[in-house]
Amino acid sequence: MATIGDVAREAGVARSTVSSVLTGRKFVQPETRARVEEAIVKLDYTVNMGARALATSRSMTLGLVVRFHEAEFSPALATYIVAITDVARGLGYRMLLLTDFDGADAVRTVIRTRQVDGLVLLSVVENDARIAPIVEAGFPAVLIGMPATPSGIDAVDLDFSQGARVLVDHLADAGHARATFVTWPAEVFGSGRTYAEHFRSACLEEARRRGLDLVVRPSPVGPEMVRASLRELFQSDQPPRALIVHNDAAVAMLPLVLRELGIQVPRDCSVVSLHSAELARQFALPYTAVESQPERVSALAVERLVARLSGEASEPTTLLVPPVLSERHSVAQA
Amino acid sequence: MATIGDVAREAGVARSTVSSVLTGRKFVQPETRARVEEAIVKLDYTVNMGARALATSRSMTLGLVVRFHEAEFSPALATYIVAITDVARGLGYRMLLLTDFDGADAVRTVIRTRQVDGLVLLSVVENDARIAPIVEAGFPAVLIGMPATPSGIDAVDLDFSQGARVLVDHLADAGHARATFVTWPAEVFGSGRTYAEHFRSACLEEARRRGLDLVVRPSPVGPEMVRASLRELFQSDQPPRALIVHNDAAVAMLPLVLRELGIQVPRDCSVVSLHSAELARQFALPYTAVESQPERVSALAVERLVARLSGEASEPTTLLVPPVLSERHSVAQA
DNA sequence: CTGAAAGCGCTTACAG
DNA sequence: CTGAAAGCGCTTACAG
Repeated sequence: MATIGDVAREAGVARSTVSSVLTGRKFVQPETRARVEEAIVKLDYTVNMGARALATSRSMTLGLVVRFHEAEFSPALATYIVAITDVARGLGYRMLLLTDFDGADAVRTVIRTRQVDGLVLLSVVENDARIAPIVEAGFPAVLIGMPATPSGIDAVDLDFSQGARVLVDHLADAGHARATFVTWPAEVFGSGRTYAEHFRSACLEEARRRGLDLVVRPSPVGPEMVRASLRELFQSDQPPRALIVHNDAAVAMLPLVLRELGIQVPRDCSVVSLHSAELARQFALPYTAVESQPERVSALAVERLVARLSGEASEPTTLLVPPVLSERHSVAQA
Repeated sequence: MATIGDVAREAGVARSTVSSVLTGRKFVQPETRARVEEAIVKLDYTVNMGARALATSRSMTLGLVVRFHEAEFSPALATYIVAITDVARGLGYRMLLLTDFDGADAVRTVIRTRQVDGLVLLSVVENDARIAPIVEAGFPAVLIGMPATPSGIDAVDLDFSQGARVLVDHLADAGHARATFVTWPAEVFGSGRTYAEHFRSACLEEARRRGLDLVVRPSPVGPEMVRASLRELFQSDQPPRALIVHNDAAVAMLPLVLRELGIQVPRDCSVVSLHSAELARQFALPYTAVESQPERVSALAVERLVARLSGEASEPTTLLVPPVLSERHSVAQA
């Protein structure tokens, strides 16, 4: 491997001159620069990032802390991981993957060893143990997902509250006066997933405001149970004429249950939902919906973190990605 | 951040002595070592990996090259990514994530810049463009998934051929004389996914050997189309009494189609399948099956790569993970 | 067994 | 505008 010294010799200049054209932080005579660039090409030289990191004490590497709990298997995870890595590369950063094997300790260690310039935390939950060591160390970081209380760290998430309002309004605008709200089971609310709570409260409040009579119906997540739950819902005396769904398992099962029961959307029942974009794709979900925006969320998060690393100071905030309603004509006039 | 010099001063020894206790490559008097370790704890010292990498020219970092094509969205991807990272950490390696943004060039660049000691390629397909630059450079690497022809690089994959035999035998042993083989659509066979081909040919051959009459039925992968295809299959004059499925979309839809049609497993029809472990979990699939083993495959791959990095020379080979049959009593005696 | 010195490949003041 | 020197934090022969 050619070093900066080889290039300098080849071009007949000092190593510092080569460094100047490499970093672009100093003006170099066009002619000298040309000679250097020629030498670089000739020797197939590429800068040794590790050496540069040592000299500058900036690794140009970001750490991505991934949680992976069997229980909450998420097919969306890979989408975020890849999107984050792509955006980071575009901004000149590499991504080091950190699995949350030993929780807060993993974060603490990576901060102390200075292997990365900043941290991206994926799948943040309420009272996330990974947050404390970051705050203590004052280390640059960004959260994807919202902690329960402002943590003093930038966070990025889909605007679930606004998403709820958009869906409620969509039904109300079509003249619906009552609807069933299929939400997550109690376990999910209890497990610190703040999006569940954000969506639910905004949903209920907006429904009240719009005079929409909302029946809340938590639905389990196992395939069999969710099917049974949905069947029961539609086979009751008063089957719903409109549905707001915020429960990936339920919305994935919905098309099949409705077909089993011969219920047509939107003729017999209107449906709106908020769910993950991956799910929508995997199941070709035919409902008007607000979908997660993994690429958008990832881009915003990484850009924010990099801005901080570049010294752009500002109050830590939570950036909410505005919901986009994908119209699929699953709502009829009441 | 404390440096090795700080530790040396604190312990009253030379920096090289500290280095010796750090690397463990030299014997140090127990008493001296104790002093050094004390100083390390006191100063909360951790080695700067970048500096060590520069001095040793080993980064102790592996690159993970992930392909991510919208079309072949795979919920299993994250499982592999996390498993690989965990195993690598256990062996003392960090993981740098490399998205396959610009294909072969990305691989070429990372090799030239020496950011990583070795490469793990995920989702390898037939004639994978990422392989050539690795072979050219003679760079240490391991493939997950099998290329069409031996590439001269270690590869690890589930033994799809053996999996096929296990499933065929399971049906044949139960006395079945004929079965329908639900396989992938032509697009998948055409797209270089060698596992499809390996499974199919082994399946056909073993069926011939066992005298099992096999009807091959490719099934599309979109939810609506796969449902229609399966319904059609079971509503024909001669509905199958036994099914071998190798098509994730089809096996995911199967429980619902069978329920719609009132067909009971195994009473009316026996079912065996080979599918991804994530799918089985997500849908709680109730069929006797061979499932992918992402953790096992990942561990084998990383261990193999690290062994090579440690200088263990041997012929590059393809390691096949033996299939495990999960018995779920979905096969009846014919 | 321990320590002084050189070197890994870069960047960055600082002179010239 | 260019170059010589020092330094980033380690490791590794090499003397002692």
